[in-house]
Amino acid sequence: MGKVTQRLSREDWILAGFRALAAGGAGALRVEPVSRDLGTTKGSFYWHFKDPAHWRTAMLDYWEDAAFREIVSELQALPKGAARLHALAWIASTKGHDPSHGGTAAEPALRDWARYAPDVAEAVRRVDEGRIEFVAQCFRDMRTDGRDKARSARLFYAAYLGLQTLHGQPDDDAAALITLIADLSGDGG
Amino acid sequence: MGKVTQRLSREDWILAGFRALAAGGAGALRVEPVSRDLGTTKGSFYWHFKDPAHWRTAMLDYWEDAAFREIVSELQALPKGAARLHALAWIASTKGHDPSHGGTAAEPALRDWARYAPDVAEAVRRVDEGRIEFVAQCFRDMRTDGRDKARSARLFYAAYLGLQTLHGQPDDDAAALITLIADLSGDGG
DNA sequence: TGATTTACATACGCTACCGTATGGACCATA
DNA sequence: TATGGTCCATACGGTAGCGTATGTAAATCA
Repeated sequence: MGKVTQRLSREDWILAGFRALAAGGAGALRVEPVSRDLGTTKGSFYWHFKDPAHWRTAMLDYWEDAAFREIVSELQALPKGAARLHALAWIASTKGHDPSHGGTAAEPALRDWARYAPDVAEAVRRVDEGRIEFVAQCFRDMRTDGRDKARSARLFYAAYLGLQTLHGQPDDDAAALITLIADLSGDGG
Repeated sequence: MGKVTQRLSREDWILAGFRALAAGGAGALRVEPVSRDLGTTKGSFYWHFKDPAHWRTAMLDYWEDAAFREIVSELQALPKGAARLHALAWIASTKGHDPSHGGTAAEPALRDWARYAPDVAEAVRRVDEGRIEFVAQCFRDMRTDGRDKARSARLFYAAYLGLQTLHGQPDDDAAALITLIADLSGDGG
């Protein structure tokens, strides 16, 4: 899996950071343990980064760029409206359980990290805002009337986040979200 | 506020633990820093607890007992069904922002802690299960038909958790949850 | 092939925290 | 007023991680 070369890139360190974050939380973002995990020493770390703070900032930039694009870009190939929301429901319910990519698997840990680090909180807030706006656009594209689309989007996204932390059966969660889409898009006052 | 006596109780240490948990996450559950926070030394700690592990176990027991009772006991004074759910929506949307009691404010941090500690995960799972069952009972008491009550309860609780992590305006969140109650309790398939 | 540059290894002093050992202040009871 | 128990302070050795300084192999270029 991955590299054969012994030399590490800056991105290798960032991805290793996400693995540590997912495995042990924000407290696991330490130089020497991650060095050992990468089979190297902190000499490598301090070559690529000035200090742990710059490392975390790089991780944050990386995540903020990926967290939004990664999900939304897949959906923009689909027709507007309900189809995208249905696809999102499936992605949401499966990706939370997928440990393949660091950034996605580490998202819950990153949310917790945000509680103690203001800059992390800002990044998370921007990503959430972007995603909610995307969902709101989906609801608007469905052209049903009588319900506040912004609030529906927010509620749908909250349910997505909540099901993610409950981490139950992916199929059940997706089905529940799809039911919710129907409820929220129906005109009801 | 609180004690005047210099002598600390076991519970004082547990509550201080929740404050540290809320302020700095699971990584902040260290003996000496919390000692300084309490204005004492670790000599006190090692008198009340054998080691940090026993401390954390005590915190966990304390939380598991309080996290369920604290919320549910308030609601059981109300009439069954929708009234309890409406009250829960308000409690949910306000208590997440209330830093008064350690246990409640530390819940997000405790959820993150659960991701790395299996025993914590078990306690959180039991609490969630109990709360969801309580919500399901509320839905059943409403005696509307045509919707899987267990799934509705789970979805409602997920939305509650999600809105908690989004931490927006309490009034808006409560209103959204109440709308959701109406949707989920209506017969629709 | 020699001279830089790149990317890392190693060694060092420093600090924070752990866990234990031990002493002592305070309070009760007799 | 001594005597035992309760609760805490302090001192100690040990470990883990930080950040810097410096050595060094491998790649790159002249």
